[in-house]
Formats: sequence, C-alpha cells, structure tokens
Amino acid sequence: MAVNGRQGSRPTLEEVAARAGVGRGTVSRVINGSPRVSDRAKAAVSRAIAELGYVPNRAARALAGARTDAVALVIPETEARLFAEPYFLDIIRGVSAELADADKQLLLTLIRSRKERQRFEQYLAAQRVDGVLLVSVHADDPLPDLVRELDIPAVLNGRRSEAEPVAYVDSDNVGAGRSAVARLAEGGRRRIATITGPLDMYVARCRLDGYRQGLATAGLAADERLVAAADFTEEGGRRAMRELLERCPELDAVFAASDVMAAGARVALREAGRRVPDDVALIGVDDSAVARHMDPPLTSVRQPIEEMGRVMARVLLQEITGTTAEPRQLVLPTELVVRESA
Amino acid sequence: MAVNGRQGSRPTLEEVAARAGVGRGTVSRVINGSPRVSDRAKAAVSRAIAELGYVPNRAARALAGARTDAVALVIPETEARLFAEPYFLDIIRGVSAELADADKQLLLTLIRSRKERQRFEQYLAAQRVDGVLLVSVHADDPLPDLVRELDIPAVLNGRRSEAEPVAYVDSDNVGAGRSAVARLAEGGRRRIATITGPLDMYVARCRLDGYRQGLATAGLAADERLVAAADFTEEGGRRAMRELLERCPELDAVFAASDVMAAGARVALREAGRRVPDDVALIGVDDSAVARHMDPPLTSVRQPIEEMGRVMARVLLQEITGTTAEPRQLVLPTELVVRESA
DNA sequence: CGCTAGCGTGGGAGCGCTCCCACTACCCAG
DNA sequence: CTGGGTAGTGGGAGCGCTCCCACGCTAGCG
Repeated sequence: MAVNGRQGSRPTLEEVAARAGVGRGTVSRVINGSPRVSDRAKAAVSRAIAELGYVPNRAARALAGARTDAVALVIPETEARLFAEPYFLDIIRGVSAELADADKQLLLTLIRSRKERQRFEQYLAAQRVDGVLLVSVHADDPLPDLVRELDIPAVLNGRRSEAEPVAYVDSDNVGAGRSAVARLAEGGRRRIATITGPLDMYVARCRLDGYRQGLATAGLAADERLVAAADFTEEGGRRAMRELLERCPELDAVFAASDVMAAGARVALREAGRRVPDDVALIGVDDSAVARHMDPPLTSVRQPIEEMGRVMARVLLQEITGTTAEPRQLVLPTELVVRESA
Repeated sequence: MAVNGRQGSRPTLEEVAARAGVGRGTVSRVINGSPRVSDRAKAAVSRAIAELGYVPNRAARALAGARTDAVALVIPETEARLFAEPYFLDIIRGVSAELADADKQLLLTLIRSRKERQRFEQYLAAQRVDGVLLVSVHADDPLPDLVRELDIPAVLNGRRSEAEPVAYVDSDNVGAGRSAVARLAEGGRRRIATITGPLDMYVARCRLDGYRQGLATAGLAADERLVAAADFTEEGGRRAMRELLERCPELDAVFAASDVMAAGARVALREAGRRVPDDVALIGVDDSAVARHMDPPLTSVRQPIEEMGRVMARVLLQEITGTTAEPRQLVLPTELVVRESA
C-alpha cells in the first residue's frame, strides 16, 4: 500500500480521477463494480487507487448513497445473562465473519434498559443501519414489528411463533428434544422428566414439544408431573429439579432445555443423593463449556451456533440487496453429543 | 415522539430551522449544546425537534464534522479462543454500557486472519472511527503503534510491557499471583507450582512475577522446576500439569494463571490420582463459570472485567475529546474468591 | 457621544461521495 | 449514406450536516 503524499489527509475520489486521467463518475463506477466501464479505464483507475492508497470515505458514501454499509446486531441484555454466555460470542463470531467478507460494519447493540431500547428505536428510525439482526426474541417483543414497519431488513435468531413473518434462522429445537428423549429411552429410562425454558419463548415451547414427541415415539406416556418450567438459569434449573424430585421421586432421567439449567439440576440431584447417570440420566442443550466441565461430563444437544450467525448475516445481506437466493426462513439441524451423563 | 408528516423520509435540520423560525446554524448549535444560544431560540428549536421527531443524520454529521461518533472494539480472534470466553462478553458489556451513555456507536471487529487485519488497518487509515479499544495485545503486536502513528485515540486492555506508552486499563496481575500464593502458603502448602500463560504476553509474565513475589513473602524458595509455561488453553494446562508432576511429584499446590488452564490441570491431577485439595491445592484466575462448575469448585482470583470495559471506554472518550481528567493508565485491583479447591 | 467589544444569529461554502443526465463515439440495420 | 441505437464517459447537482464569516444589536468604555 502506497503512502499518500499530503500528510494526514486521505486522497479523495477526485484525486484518483485526476491521476487516472478520467472523470469522477468513472472512478465511482470502477469502485462499485459497474459493468459499464472499459477495461482500459478500469486498469488506469485501479492503478491510481493502488498508488494513492485510496480508501473511499464511508460517511460521504452513506450520505450520497442513502445506505450505511453497517448492520446492527441487537442483543437484549436481560437474555445475555440467561443463556449460556458463550452462545452470544459464537453468534457474534459467525456474524462477524460473514459481514467482514461483505465489507459491512458490525454495530453491536446491547439493550439493557427501557431507555436504551428507545435510543435504539431512534437509531432505526434515523436509518443509521442497512439491516438488523435480532437475537433471542420473546413472543411479545415489539422490536421485530417495529423493524418491519420501518421497512428495515431484519433477520431473527429464533422465531416468536410458528407463523413468524420476519426472516429468521433457528435451530431444530423440536428435534433437539426428540433426540434427547430418544437417547434416554434407548438407555432404558422410563420416567423421563423435563426442565423447560420460559414458555413465553418459542424456543422453549419447541424443546418441550420435542420432548413430548420423543416420549410418544418411544411409546412412553406423557405425565404432566414430569414437566417443570424454569427460566434458563442455573438457579431456576435447581429449583425445578427439586420440584420434580418431590412430585415424582421415581424419575430416572431428565432432559433440561439448556446446559446451564442442567448444571442447576445436577446440584439438586447431588443434594438429593442421586447419582448421575446411575440413578438419573441427564441431558442438556447447547453443548457449552459448562457441559464439558460437569461431573460427570454432560451429554448435550449441540446447536450450530456460529453457523447460525453466519447464515443470519448471509440472509440479511440478501434481504438488503434484494437478492433472494437463499430461503428467508431456515431451521438448522442439531446433533446429540454423547458424554457420560446419559 | 411525534411522527413526521411526509412518510418515509426523515426531517432535516433545515426543516427544523424553518419550523422554529431560526437559521440552520442556530439549530446546529442547540443540538451540539453550544452555549452561544439564547434561551428563547433554544426553546423554540427544542420544541420543533420534538414535534418533527427529528434525529440528526449521522453520515452527514460525520462528513461535515470529520468525526464519526463510532468507536471500534478490536478482538484478535486467536485470543478469543484462548481466554475464558466470557471474558470478552464482559468487556463488551462494560464498553457498551459506557458508550451508550455517550451516544457513541460500538463497532465490533474480530480479527482472525492476516487479511482481516489489513482490512482493519485500512479502516483506521480511512478515519472511520474516532477511537479504538484493543483487547489482549501481545508484546509484539504492531497495532497499537500503528494506531499511534495515525494519531487515533486508543486504549488497550492490558499492556505490552511495563513501559507501555499507549493508554491502557489493566488489572493487577502481579497482585493476583501474590494473593493466590499467599492463600496457598497460609494453607500450609510448601511446594507451590505455577502454570503460566504464554510468556510473550505481559499479563502472563506479571502473574508469574506475582507468584514469585508471593513465594518470597511466604519465605519459600523459588524452584524453576515448579514453573511450567502453557498458553491459556485447557489442553495446555493439562500438559503443563503432567510435566510438573513428573518433574516434581512432591508438589502440593498449583497456581494456574487462568481458570481454563486450572481445569486442564484438574484433569491431569485426577489422572495421576491426586485429590484436590487434599493432595494438591489449586487456584485459578478469572473467576469464570468454569471455576464455579469444577469439582471441587475452584478458588480463583477475580478480575473486574466488566469494570475494565467501562473504564476503558471512559478513558477513550476522554482521549477523544481531549479532556484528561482520568489518568490514562490504570490498574484495577483483583480479589481472591475462595471456594473448595484451596 | 462615538467607538469598540462581544453576544446571538443567518447563511454560504464546503465535506466526498452517488446519481443521473447529457454527450461523444461508434456500430449496425435499413 | 443516414438514422437510431448503445457502450463509455464527464461532470452537475445534490445528500444533510458543521464550520466559520459577517452581520446587527446591545452594552460599556473613554
């Protein structure tokens, strides 16, 4: 990369044009990959750009072009604590990788208060981003609708209901529940309980559905006493497990809808003197670090988190450009990772 | 917030000026909090802004004002895997909170390849951010120097050496090592080993120094056979522990410079049939989720990660505005969190 | 009572792009 | 040989701000 002559100030498109002996329009066309440029001009411009070390000014571009080359990734802070935290980091990783390739900026927005939420809504209204990625939306979250109203391209991670109108990338949560229960049933377990996430989240309902389908497939009767709702936290998992043990002491397996809740359940089981997996088999969801470090290591249903991030970004980019090669609503498969707890 | 009449397009500063019956300049002054505005004008403008639901256009502002209201948080991806991952999330949390209050955008940049690094350097050169936050810099990292050369305000998380010229926020890594060893010595341990991070990172050298100082304070002799270098990974921790056990089977305590390495060490200890803490006491650093979930739960030195993020952002904002109320180089205290492993 | 000093103000001149219109050159069909 | 394309191009007109100069006005000074 060549250094520009005049110290400090960056070369402008105009200077590139002068050096290449062409007009501003031509330079702009080359930069934006327009086909209507002769090879000769293209070569001259490319050379001038290289020589000057020219980099387009984003602000000017955004102002003139009415687009920002930036995408917001929105994470409601309340959730950040609930989910196994590495989840978000993996999402970010995937999103970041995909956006970098498209030369888009990643604007990270953590929303932790009503005030910050309003500020973000203003952001959106001010058209400061080309698109929005929303993570972990609750069924009653108004943000996706706001985004639709403003006609800003958006992709959700997870959906709010079966009939989600907004584009989304989700993992196969029903399948997750099903495969966990299948594993437990194959291991000879007959009294399989579940600890669910907050049931106002579709993801939690799906995993519960999967659990029920799994039971049906295995020819086991559903028993509502074996279902305890929690909130994706460790403490919630512990409480739910205690409850289950009280209601149904003869249970011999638990499907927890997250690793973190499984960790909580593990504690409650130990307190109750139950051995894992001998007395009670345990399966979680996420395949997080917590799972690997539990004692015994936790069997868990892995979701392709980073991949979800990637795909979200890809779908969003297509929504922005208007291309619709990829379907707008995707469900990615999950995979059972067997360890020692089940 | 009022809805603007003409659907779709946002009101401009000019329209606000017209409605308030003042000139463009005055509106601009009000928005930017200039003192040179009469109360009457200020009131009229504020009302017009509210009525129109006006939000300034960031691109125009950036173009005209030669500043972007955006700050980049740079995370080298190779590191992201090494450190206990929640570390970064906590940093992000702190940074995000502080920036939100200042109405600055947070641009997250993960750098995972040479190509992406170059792209980021171009970014910097193109003045696309007002300042840069750099996380987990190695001693030989050229990025901080590049940033200085370009005269872009920057704050590091951690420093590259004792004589770091760039502004930084670090935690008291020497103190971390010292307090861990003090705890071990007080518990009657006499053969205290350490597993270090990569010694090209100042943070790792500091923790090692702290370890040595701790030994001296406790009146214990240093023994190089009790020092094993690793790389902040679990696998590295395991290998280092095996090595230590081989070199010095009579050791009775280990200070691992990260929880993740402590987890690796734990595995190696179990393989060797050593009980924790009965045979060997173990202390880590980070106080991460891993520590809480180990068996037995790991005693660990907590660093105030989110707080570091906050402070970094605050210092950077001051560097940008030129205010220098807060010192530019800060070391935050650490704290021993005692659990069952030591 | 004139003269300066400052405050509050309006608005011109850009910032560096993209969009788009107009223009040239050239081609081919009629 | 002419008319109507079409590919390639130059450059004007903004995009919505901030900066800053110049203006009117009031107040205080000698």
